[in-house]
Amino acid sequence: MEIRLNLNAAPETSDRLKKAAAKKTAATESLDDAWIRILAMNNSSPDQTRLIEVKNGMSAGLIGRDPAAASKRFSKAEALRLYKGLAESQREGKLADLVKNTPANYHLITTERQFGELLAELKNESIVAVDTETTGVDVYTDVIVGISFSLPTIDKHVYIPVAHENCEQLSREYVLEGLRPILTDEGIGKVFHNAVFDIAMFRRHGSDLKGLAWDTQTAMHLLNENEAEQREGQPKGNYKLKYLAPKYLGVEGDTFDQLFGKNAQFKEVPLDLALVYAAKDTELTWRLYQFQIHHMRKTPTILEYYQSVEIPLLYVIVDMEANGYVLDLDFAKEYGERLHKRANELQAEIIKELAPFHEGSEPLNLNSPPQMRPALSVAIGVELANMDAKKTLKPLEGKYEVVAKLLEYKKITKLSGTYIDALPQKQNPTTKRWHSRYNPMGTVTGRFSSGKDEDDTSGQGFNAQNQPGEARPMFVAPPRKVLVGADFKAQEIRCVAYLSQEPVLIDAFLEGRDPYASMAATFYKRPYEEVYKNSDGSDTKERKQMKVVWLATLYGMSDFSLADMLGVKKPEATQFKKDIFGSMPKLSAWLAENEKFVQKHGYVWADKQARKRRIPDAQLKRKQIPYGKWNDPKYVESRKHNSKINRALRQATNARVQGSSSIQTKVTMVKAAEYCAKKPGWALWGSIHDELVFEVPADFTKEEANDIRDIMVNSYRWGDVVPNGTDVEVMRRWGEGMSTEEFFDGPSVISKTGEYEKRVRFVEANWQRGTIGNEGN
DNA sequence: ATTCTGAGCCAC
DNA sequence: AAACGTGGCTCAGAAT
Repeated sequence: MEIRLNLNAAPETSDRLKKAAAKKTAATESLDDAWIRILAMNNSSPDQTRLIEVKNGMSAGLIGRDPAAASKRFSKAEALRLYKGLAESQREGKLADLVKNTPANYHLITTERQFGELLAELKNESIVAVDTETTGVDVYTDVIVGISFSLPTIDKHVYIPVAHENCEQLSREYVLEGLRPILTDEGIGKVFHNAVFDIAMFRRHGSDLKGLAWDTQTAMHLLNENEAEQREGQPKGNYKLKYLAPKYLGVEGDTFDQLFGKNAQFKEVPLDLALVYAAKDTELTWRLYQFQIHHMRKTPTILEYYQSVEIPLLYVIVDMEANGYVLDLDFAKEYGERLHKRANELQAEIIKELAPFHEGSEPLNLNSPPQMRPALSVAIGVELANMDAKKTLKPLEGKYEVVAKLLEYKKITKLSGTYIDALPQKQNPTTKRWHSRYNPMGTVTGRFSSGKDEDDTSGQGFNAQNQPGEARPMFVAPPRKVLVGADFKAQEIRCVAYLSQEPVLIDAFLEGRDPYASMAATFYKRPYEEVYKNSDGSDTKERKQMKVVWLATLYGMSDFSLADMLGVKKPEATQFKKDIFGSMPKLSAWLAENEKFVQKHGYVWADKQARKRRIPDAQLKRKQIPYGKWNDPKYVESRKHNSKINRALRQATNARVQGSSSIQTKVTMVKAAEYCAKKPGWALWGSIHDELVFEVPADFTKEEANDIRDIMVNSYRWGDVVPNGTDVEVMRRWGEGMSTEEFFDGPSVISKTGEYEKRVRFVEANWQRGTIGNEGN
């Protein structure tokens, strides 16, 4: 109390007094008083947790102060230093406990006799849980260090170390050779948690795994696509076994990092400890499988879909990822240099113009919106709300040259930073190819996501599904091969036509009219042919716009935003929507029905009830906001609450369409992969939502091109009425294609020396060309 | 020095 | 009054 009062005294007096007080405290303050003082400080919440743990550890006698420091006042810093030691001793205690309490049915397999017994037992099982321990997550470079199995009929859980350090064990070659008949036996089902990883690891060592029966990770996504967001305060991606086990099995789980430290290698873990950890993994996987199949059986449509589509799809993903991509590094280098040169020019010009308006000691950073917004606002005399290129800057580019330059700069730096410069760095050292990751349950609706592996630190992963048109030409077919791209023409609208049974849409598809062009003709009051395609065969501006408008409308866009997008006033947009949707009453009724359903049930179905999308927010009760009070801060929470409901209602229709379309794509991928497996040199190359890309020998035939077309339009049909459509094109570089007709019959291809030879030479010429401009789209 | 978050922007 | 669904990556700036 005295000290506080004195703080208001003159500075030098205050300082002296503080020092004196501190000295006094150091001499007299008890540890309890020190803790009261420290815990009352303004600590961050993780610090506070740690401090309390240290306090408890000290009173329990687990840890004590360093004698050398005992004469000094006990500080927060010292307490936090003690935490490190405490955590370490706790971890060691935990590990010792784990080993001491190893269940009697956990067995380490390190001798030929034990292994022989295990093989005999495995042959008697109809389904087992399997897991691999490895040196890392690069399935093309890392290696297996151990394998665990759970054998349910005899309740036995084993770990077979094959490459641990400093211990007696069987060799990897010996073990994998012995396991081969088991691993490749279709009749012995295998359950994994994240099967794609383990299958790829087995393949890396020459074992082609068969009999995949269940993947507890993908199944969990199907049972609850909201799992991640339901764990409050936890990061996204909580489909790890260690998170699921406590929630659904009531079993404590420790993550690898927690037990062994962040950069630990499993091969360094002593075998007694490795056994408890690894065997527990398969035991938990097995128990989670039983829990999941029990629940999924209650909805047979989902179970049937999971087993017939999602399970076989996992093999397809392993193959597709392993096939990988070839990049034209010379092209990337040259293109990258061009972009850099231009970016530097623009940067110099923009800085010269804006620097006088930049306040701050650091040089102006063009990539920093907080720096750029004020500087640019002053420079052009327009107060900018943000630096959004599309909404804010684009409308100003005609009036202010500096804005146009900035837009070009942003586009170029994004392109080179994210794609043209970045991708060449991601070559796999082992395969020399580029491998993306595809997550078949990466989205809540069922679409694939793509990117890096969750645990990957190598930086080799990349999103294969958002490559811009300018970056795609970097991706090339391997020598003597071509890429064949096949898309689902208007996939989502056909899906809507089927789900809603709207005759106007169905008729348009039956008569082969393009729905976007039809809408464009209506809106712009121009002939259908004129708005369908440009004379060079490219999409017209009008049709592209209608495509955006249609999709946006499907996603629940307001009339206000629609007007904005069309560049018209709101009443016009309202009328337009009325014209379009008013002429399709069945579609309108279907949209309304989706909203009603989700409000009643809290979820919606994808096609054939194969998948649910749970949207519980739709069941919230709307809060009343009195007329004219919208901006009243008192109603902020009510506004947020109601917009959650609005969002849920928009999601209902979208989830049905996106979910059903993703099922069509996945089923088609499985069929396509079956076809590729029969054709030497064929592979599935990529999947981008409504498009499949194949890698095929350049001498593939017209008949085979027709087979691809057939796979696309007949693998998954929207009922008996709505036809599917596809465009198939042949490419040397991704994004630079020609139709199959042109490829097989076009004048530049036909030759006196024979069709095949000429065609190969044609693609070789294209390969050499390297002139791909493809600026903008 | 590393990790997290938001803005922004790429894809369908 | 607000106002478009599903993703992933990069950068800047802040937090730890």
